[in-house]
Amino acid sequence: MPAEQSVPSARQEISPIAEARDALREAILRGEYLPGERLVEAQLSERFRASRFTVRSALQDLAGDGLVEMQRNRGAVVRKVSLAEAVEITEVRMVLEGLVAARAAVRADAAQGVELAEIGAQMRAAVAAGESRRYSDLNQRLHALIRSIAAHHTADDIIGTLHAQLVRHQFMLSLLPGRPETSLPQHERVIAAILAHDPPEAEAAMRDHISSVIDALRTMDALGL
Amino acid sequence: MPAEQSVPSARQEISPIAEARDALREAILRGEYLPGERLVEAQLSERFRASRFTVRSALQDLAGDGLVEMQRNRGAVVRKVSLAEAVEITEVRMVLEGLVAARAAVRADAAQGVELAEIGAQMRAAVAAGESRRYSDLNQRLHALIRSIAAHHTADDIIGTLHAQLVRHQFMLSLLPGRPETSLPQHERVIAAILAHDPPEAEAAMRDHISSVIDALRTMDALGL
DNA sequence: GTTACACACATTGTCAACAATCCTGAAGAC
DNA sequence: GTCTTCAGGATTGTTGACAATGTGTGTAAC
Repeated sequence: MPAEQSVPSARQEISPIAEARDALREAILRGEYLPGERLVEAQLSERFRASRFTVRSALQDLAGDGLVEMQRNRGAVVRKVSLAEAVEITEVRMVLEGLVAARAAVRADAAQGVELAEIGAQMRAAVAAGESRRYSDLNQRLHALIRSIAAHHTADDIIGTLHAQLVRHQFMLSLLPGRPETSLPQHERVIAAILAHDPPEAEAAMRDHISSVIDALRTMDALGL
Repeated sequence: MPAEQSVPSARQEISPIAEARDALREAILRGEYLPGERLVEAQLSERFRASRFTVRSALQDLAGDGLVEMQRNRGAVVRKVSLAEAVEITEVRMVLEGLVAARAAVRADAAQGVELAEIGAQMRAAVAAGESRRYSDLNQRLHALIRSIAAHHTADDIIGTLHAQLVRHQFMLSLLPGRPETSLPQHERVIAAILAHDPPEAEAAMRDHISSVIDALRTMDALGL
């Protein structure tokens, strides 16, 4: 009798639409589609070997994340983020990461403290060696670690969504000369505050840090990048 | 040649899916569907006179807003928000509304100042008269006015989304005895800071206020509501 | 009486075709 | 030469049907 031979080796429960959504998001984030570029459903359908229905659902999801814009009867385009919007987004990130840093200062245990200190040391080394790419990676790891320590699911989600909207700006920022030298002491102050279990200081330090990111964004725009 | 963009502001036809989404959101917010309740696509399709595809898209949107949860092959249910989640959400609202209040303190003009003062006076009158329902309405109007003064689109959007996830809690909160008396001076402090164009004080006052909302949430939960 | 299995029903997931809409470019009038 | 008008093509919006999956129920074995 037919029992259960219909289950192939791979028991993947990921839906095609989630797959297409992630693939498309990656493509946008990696810069294959530039801001303002039209995303034609038929083309994407071909590109990702998915039906147009699937592509459409994926686009709707990404529109919810603010990565693309959908206009009725006019299709989807990669969202263009103006300087003003980038500043707004970073302002929101500033207060959210401040909240998260404060909470990390409350929750951090010994092992996590060691990890934080290690990243701090590596950052200092990277700046000394002038390895800006490596510093940029460490920067991401530091912020991610702090969020994971804080375990604030709601804030974490929103920060992630906002971050995705700014990948392009963020990437260019890391190329701005002198950026690592500016932010290193700020990062060290955040780490010190968390290690000292001082929530208000951790929040203030993090806000200071991201506030300087906003300055850098404005600088970058003034330079015409 | 001027780089003007043609923006046909008023001629935007609403799509069926947006219509269905808003109708369904209203229904959930009004309590017609309770947390944990299943949202069967065919039923909703009948209820809102929309195709199943339309209903499905609307559900996806609402899932993005955190109002419903969709499980693969198991359909959608109204999302149940635990106390811990409600606290997290309100914490995020706290820092965001703090940001918005600070910005309102920078931007408020004379006319808006008058409007703020008026709402403050009406709040005081409502508390004196024991009209808690009226106070609750004024509360919403005050926060909305502050956000409109700040004109911080990014923060405004997120606050709106978060607020929708907590309507049920928010509603019960307003019934908590003694709540208006507690929050009235907090509201007055926020208003005064904005009128004085004092951003740090406005942010601190707003955070204080919402922090007390978190306390009230915990109280409510302890009382078994 | 309890457990395990298989079948039927209910519900969601996906697809391809059709209808509605918008943009492009050329032709004609002034 | 410039503006308006009007097809033609391309793209999106919507619908209904069909396939895949999950859930509940009834029956038989222990």
